[in-house]
Amino acid sequence: AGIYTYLPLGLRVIRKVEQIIREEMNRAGSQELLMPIASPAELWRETGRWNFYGKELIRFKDRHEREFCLGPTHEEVITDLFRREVRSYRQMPLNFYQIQTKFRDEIRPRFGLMRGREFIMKDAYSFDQDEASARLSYQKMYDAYHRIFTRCGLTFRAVEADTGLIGGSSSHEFMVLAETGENTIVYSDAGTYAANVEQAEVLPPTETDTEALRPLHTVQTPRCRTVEEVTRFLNVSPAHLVKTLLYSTGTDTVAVLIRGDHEANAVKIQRLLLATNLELASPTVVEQVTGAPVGFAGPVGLKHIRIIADHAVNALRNAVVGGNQNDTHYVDANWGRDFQVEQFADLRSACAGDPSPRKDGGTLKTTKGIEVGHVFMLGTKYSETMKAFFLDRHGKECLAVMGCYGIGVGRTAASAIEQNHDAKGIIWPFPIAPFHVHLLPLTQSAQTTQVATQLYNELGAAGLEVLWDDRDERAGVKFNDADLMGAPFQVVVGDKGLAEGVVEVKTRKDGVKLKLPPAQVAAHLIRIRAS
RNA sequence: CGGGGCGUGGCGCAGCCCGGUAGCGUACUCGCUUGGGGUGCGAGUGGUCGGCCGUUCAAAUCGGCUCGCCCCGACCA
Repeated sequence: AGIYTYLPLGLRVIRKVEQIIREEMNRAGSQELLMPIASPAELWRETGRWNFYGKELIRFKDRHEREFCLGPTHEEVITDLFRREVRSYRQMPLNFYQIQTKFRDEIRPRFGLMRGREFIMKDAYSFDQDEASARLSYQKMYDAYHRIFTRCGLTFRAVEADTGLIGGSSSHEFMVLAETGENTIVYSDAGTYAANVEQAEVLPPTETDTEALRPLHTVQTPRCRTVEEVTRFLNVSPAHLVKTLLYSTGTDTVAVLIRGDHEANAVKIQRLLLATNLELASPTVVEQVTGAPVGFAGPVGLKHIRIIADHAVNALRNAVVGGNQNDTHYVDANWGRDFQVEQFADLRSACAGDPSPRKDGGTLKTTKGIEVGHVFMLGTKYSETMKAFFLDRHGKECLAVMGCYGIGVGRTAASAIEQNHDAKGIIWPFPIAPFHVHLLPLTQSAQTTQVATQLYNELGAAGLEVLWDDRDERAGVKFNDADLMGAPFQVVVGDKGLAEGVVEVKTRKDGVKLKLPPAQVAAHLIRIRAS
């Protein structure tokens, strides 16, 4: 699963995406190089990622039992290169990129090229003297990415994102907007703010409940485990329930309180706890900690465990919480009185309807996206652990300030199909189409063969890539296959048309057909291409 | 890893429950036919039923083990 052979047409598309990336990276001042795929463990141990990267890192040993991995990304390798080769600020800023097969042993590969275990990636790395210069390098890449995805014919959006396993201070993801996307994006309907939902900041509520506190009491809630079951049974709104989620960090168990209608955000929780690992506690642990089966955990009387809560819980009065006893909940629970909270923080995911965190007066909306590119401000995370120094103009040793920038090449191609297709097949954007023109002689007659040959040569000479369907198939078969493969133009050469001295030029996107004398086809297509 | 499903000509599937030596569609080959949106008719080629072990006179079918693939989940208590 997640390992594929690229067939001829698909490979042509991949190569075109790569070429666009090369042109724009070169234009932005980045230089192409090629690093090894096999990478020695010692480099990864220096940064700690030999352990931190976990099972996604494919590891192996050579005949001498030395450990290696197949590169999932190349910060370690490029930083090693930098520290060996670069001594002076006069050699900076530097930016290198490569286009190479990457290996990540994904927990679940899916959707073909969208999430493979082996995939082609463009990765780039910048080295600057200081933060200000690094921000310029970052901006150059950000702008280059806009040009790349625009040229690939994609509708996309750059959003603020989490830095995950790569790390660093800030990052943007380039998201192709598509319903089938695995990521949820939130954006302000008033300003320019947009972010991945796992990153999007949520403002604390501005108003607090003013209800008078009622006395705490318990209620029986037989077989009501989920928020939906409990709130329906008690006839209260999910916004009046506080769910208690128990997380294991590997060393510790922590209770996280989230309002019933909100979603906990593991990335934010992990960040707050400074944990390297975070997963929901197993049912066994839940029973040990709460004394009740899963579904009845609550903060009241919960001992020997850290309790943190989302801001929204702070504003609640008289809430419903789990009873730490089978089939039991508390109603009218209040923090400070009935249970203590160590810290209130932003721990939930943003959702549609939340106010924009930029205070631009807007409200957040959500949409789905496919992550095709990601740019990171790394700061000195790697130069520090790997001692990548240079001498500045005062002769002082300084750490390089880094950035890194990735594009999923196959995923970009797949996204283009996602956004450009109809019931009959693919409609390739011209710049990445495997062929520009699909040439369809409808018969094997001497006349059509002669005109097709002439067109094939002329169009080729005009710089157009032509796929000639020379099969002895019926017209319908050729038409359907041409629509499926999705070249932007089809040129149909048939005996009927030739009797009138014309061939037919069809635009795949809108289905418009135009009759032209063969001699005018090349000029016509060149004109359309220019526009 | 948890849950579910599936491995049968190249591809898509039926047969399995109820054991008797493999079938349909498509693709492919040949002949005729047709010839501007997946022609029609006819004749053919091709499968040790994922693998191993077992039960049985007899296994695609029953039992055990194993390998692989697909889907959902792994973050809502």
